[in-house]
Amino acid sequence: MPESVSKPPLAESLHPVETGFVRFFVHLATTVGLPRSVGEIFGLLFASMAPVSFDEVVARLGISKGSASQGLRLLTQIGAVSQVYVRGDRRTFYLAETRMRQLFSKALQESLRPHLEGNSRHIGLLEETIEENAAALGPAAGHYRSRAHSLRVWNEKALALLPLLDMLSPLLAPFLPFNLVKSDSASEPDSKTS
Amino acid sequence: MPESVSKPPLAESLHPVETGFVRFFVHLATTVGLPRSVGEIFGLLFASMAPVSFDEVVARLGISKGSASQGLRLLTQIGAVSQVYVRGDRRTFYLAETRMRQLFSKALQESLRPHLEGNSRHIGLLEETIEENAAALGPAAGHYRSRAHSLRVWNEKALALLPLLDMLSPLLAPFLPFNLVKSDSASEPDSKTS
DNA sequence: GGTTAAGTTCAATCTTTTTTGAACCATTTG
DNA sequence: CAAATGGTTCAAAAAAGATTGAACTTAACC
Repeated sequence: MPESVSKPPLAESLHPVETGFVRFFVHLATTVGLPRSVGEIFGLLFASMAPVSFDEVVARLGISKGSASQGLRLLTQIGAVSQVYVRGDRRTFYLAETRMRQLFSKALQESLRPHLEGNSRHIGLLEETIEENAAALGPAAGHYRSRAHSLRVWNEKALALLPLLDMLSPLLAPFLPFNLVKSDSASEPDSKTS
Repeated sequence: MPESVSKPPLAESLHPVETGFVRFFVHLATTVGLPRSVGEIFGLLFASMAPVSFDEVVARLGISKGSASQGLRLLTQIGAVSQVYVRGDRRTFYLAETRMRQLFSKALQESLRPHLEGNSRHIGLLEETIEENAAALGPAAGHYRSRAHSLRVWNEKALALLPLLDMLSPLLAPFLPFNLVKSDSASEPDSKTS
């Protein structure tokens, strides 16, 4: 077998500088409520000059294939990394998204908005409950209405603010509010490059 | 013993309407990465017309004194509730902060800023590591420098943005980014009312 | 001062989330 | 087609986080 397809050097462990990047993103990930492994992976990709293959992620970070697979999927879903297909190599390579405004903007749309919409339904139910019990509640009904109403107002302001935030995203960058991506809905899971 | 000090009615369980509020805040709390019990407590207080005592929180929600104590402390620290001292009653009462801009603003200052400052130190270390290894790194050094630099830039923009966000807070209201309050630093732990 | 009530602390327990690893599926290669 | 490679899935193990409850502290009351 001619050793034609040059497997990259595949250093078995991390350079101190890489470790530094990984550390940074692990810290960020955990403060943001994401699994540590996701931070590790993103750190490695972010530090890397060239796209990194699945098996390299596993080997360099010393994490299981399972973690790597799930972590890379999550990062891909939220648009933090993209897949790069390299001609002549069967493996998939991954590349960190470094234009953070895109990252941020996508997170905003796909994570925040659904939450806020969820809230809105929630508040609707609450308001119904109040009305159902309004008679029995007597004067308290007014109080409850007003509290529920203020929830609604906040929520709607936040919702209205989303597009604005989106414009500001270049500034708000490198941290994302809360646990992203609970839901799903298929989107195009690919982006190609040679 | 004369039943002089009128313990409030102390309904043992929650009215459906209260349950609705509690549900809402439990949902919010968990999506934001806060313990469920904290959501329950805040929901109860938010729904209540009058300040609520510690033991009432315990009894109405059916949680342990430990949880109630810790939850109320957290909520107090982040400024989401304030303590109310009622003359003639030995117990401490708690009142939900309903002016959300204050809540938000405080969270911003006390939770976000420390994180960002932590990041900044972190990036400093990273940059040092890069310089220490610059020679050995050769041309890669430039690449690492530039990646680290972009981290720094994002972080500084975010930091610079804090005051601005603070002004916008009336809009950004009812959700707080990430796990609040890891650190401490004594602040005035009281606010009084009769 | 002694008793009681209010509230806090913290180790042990319960719950939830992450990670692992082995079994599996899908492609490619010879 | 069989063997090998790349990668995913998912049940079980491990780790992290939340909750409880009992012991403890502090202050009030008589």
